[in-house]
Amino acid sequence: MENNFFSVIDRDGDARLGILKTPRFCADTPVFMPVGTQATVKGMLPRDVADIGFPIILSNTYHLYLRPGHELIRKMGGLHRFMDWRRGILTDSGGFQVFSLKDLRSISDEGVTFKSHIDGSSHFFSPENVIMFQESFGSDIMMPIDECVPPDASFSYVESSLKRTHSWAFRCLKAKTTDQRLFGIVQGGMYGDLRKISAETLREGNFSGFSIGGLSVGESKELMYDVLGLTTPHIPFDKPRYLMGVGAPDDILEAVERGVDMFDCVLPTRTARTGTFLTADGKIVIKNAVHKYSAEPVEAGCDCYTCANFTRSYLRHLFMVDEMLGPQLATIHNLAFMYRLMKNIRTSIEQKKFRVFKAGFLERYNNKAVIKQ
RNA sequence: GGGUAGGUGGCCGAGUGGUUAAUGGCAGCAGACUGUAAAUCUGCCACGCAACGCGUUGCGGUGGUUCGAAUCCACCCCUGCCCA
Repeated sequence: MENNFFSVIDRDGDARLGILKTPRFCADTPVFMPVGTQATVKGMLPRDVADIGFPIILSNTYHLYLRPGHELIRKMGGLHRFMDWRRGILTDSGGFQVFSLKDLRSISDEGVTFKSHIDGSSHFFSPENVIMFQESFGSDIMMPIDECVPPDASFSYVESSLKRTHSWAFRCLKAKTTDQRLFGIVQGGMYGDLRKISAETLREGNFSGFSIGGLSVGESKELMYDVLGLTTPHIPFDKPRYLMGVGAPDDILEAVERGVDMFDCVLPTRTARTGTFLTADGKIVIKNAVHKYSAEPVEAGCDCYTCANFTRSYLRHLFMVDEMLGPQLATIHNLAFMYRLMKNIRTSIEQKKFRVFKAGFLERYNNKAVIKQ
């Protein structure tokens, strides 16, 4: 079953152009996957997400397990049908919640015990049941449960955590009963040696792809790029590489340059909800007073519904009066921006001009143009 | 005209002798957000300045009591409600 899932079709340096294919979707890579944690990309109709062009989105096992429950989703015909998203879905396992809800969980070799952030009730996540939950969802790509360690974790802690994460990954592989794809997750904290060990250990398993976890968790960007650069060379060339939770446009460019194929991040959707628009000239905080009388679109030349129809002045107004259309229109734009970024990245790789594109993009993105009134 | 309640920083509204340039909330200004406990969180918000400190003015007005008043007293001005 591995033959058609992923293929690298072109390269420019270490940057790769590829195709990721399952019966449900076909994605050109590098690809960005919007995040829909609770079976919805917040504020977006599935139709709008599809219209922008995204072939695959992310959802989350921990959150869907708590509400509405994997049994319910299974009975409702699976996650795709439940949320009316017919393209690809990658589900995270709850590994990130091992990190983000660290005060509400405890880890043992057997698995992770969570106290629900909703009602305090106790729940146990094991490699086996996390696969079972994701099989109930019917997600196209599943993640194993893993421990995402904080950036300041010691070498010895990460070393022992890594062994557990690896054993969990192989137990997930064993527990799998469907042809849904399962990735291995490379961890190793900020230690290059451990990253290498992690990748080399996991490549022994029959994983469909490799996630890179535990980055962008509070470390500096430079460190993240360094660690990433010490990781990707050890991941099999012919398997997709997914940098979990990243990222910002500059991070994505740096990661693509280091051979990453897949990304997801809440940044475009979350910042949209708080009034920050991503543009080629950097971020725009729409509530800033300079936009009060601006009849300009958020981003000139953007073909998204928001930019095609609304002025900065109007968008600012929506945010000032706290109307829900504001976050919705902002999310549409930010996702369209991310989609366009990825498309441009792919084109530049195809034309063997990735580095030129990257340099040009970053120069413009980081040197905020004077905001036009 | 009589009675009564009240006048606090852009607005609402705490505070009724001393950690008070004055709690809160709203509005305003700015910032953050990276496998989503986020339509959330943080900072600023009298005026002036050589400004992480100093100075000035300050709780309707004017006087007064007091070591010290937004807080107590006197008079005045204004507003709401009730009765004529």
